[in-house]
Amino acid sequence: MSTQTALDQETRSQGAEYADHGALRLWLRLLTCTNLIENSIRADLRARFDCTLPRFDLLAQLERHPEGLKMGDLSKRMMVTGGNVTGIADQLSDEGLIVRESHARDGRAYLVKLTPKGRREFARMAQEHEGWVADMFSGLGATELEALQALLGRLKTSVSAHQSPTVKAAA
Amino acid sequence: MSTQTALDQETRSQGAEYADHGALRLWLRLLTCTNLIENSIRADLRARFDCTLPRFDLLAQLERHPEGLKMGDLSKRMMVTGGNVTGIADQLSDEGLIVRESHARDGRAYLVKLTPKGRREFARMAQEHEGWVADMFSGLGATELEALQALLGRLKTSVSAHQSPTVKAAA
DNA sequence: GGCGATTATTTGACATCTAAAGTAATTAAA
DNA sequence: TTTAATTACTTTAGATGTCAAATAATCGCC
Repeated sequence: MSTQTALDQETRSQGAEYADHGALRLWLRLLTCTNLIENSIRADLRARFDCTLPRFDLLAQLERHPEGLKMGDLSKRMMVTGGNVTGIADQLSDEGLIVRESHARDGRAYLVKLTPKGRREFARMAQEHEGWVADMFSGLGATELEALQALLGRLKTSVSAHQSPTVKAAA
Repeated sequence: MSTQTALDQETRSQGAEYADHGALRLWLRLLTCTNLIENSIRADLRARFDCTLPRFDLLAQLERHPEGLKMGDLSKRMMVTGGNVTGIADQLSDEGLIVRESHARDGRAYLVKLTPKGRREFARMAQEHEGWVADMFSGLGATELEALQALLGRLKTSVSAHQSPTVKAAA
């Protein structure tokens, strides 16, 4: 995080014509917030647990689904490509944090699950992680949190509905 | 985008205890929105212009700053490490879209600028890009856009103020 | 002027990510 | 049934990203 400083999208786009439109300005601010939080969590995970964000994310998905998830499920939930999941799962598997069990009904798929060790390891990180997030959001009151949650819900709906033709065609 | 489908963070975390806290749930939703939009733009840029997102982002920064930016400025504004910027700038430079001019007052730094070709290339993409974004946000009204902009502004402030000790120490 | 500390950038090693092609198992339909 | 299409996953190649160390120029201070 050597270059991580306070100058960001907002600061940079004052008086710029290209960014001078509502949706675009909003998108840049959304991106700024996400990047700030993501980079902060990434640094904390590394410093405190020598763990990376995608690894933490994969473990978190499995923690929420003790029944196990297929590789494709992980890919959708983590919103990354399948090939990417393969690589990360390989590592976690080598380290004994997850296992790939053969799927009962489908010979093509696995069921990926946390091992006891994986569950312990994740639990150790999850609590602190939640604290970091709570801290970063602590400048907002309960009302604001709810309002933001609702608006982002509406945004999610809008985005899903208005995927561009190109993207829709690919799906 | 072979695995890009509609299942996301919200859908996935129903009834989960780990995600059952306000700030965390909000963070997951924020991340979902950003990922959806980012992946959509990435796919569109590739399909329409055979361009990647970081390259577009770098060009956009320069477009907003015709006076030129130092490598370190680009790093801060794009919120990625310096080494990363070096690589992307090398490519764009090879393709004649940007130039590195030696800095008048500081022998260590460059001033990176768009070439005429780079400016043309970016302009070609920027207009469509803004359309995609406007489309994705079109489900929200003007009032909602403003409310979201304001709340994200408050969030940005909160995050910047409450950076975790680990991250602060690194800065 | 000289010298240590800082700053700007690059480099190198490696992790993460995409896109596209490849493999293998399932499904469906003739 | 057997054949085509689909689905689940992996592999490959290459772009993007981090982090830490190296290089080189500037700054601050005596």
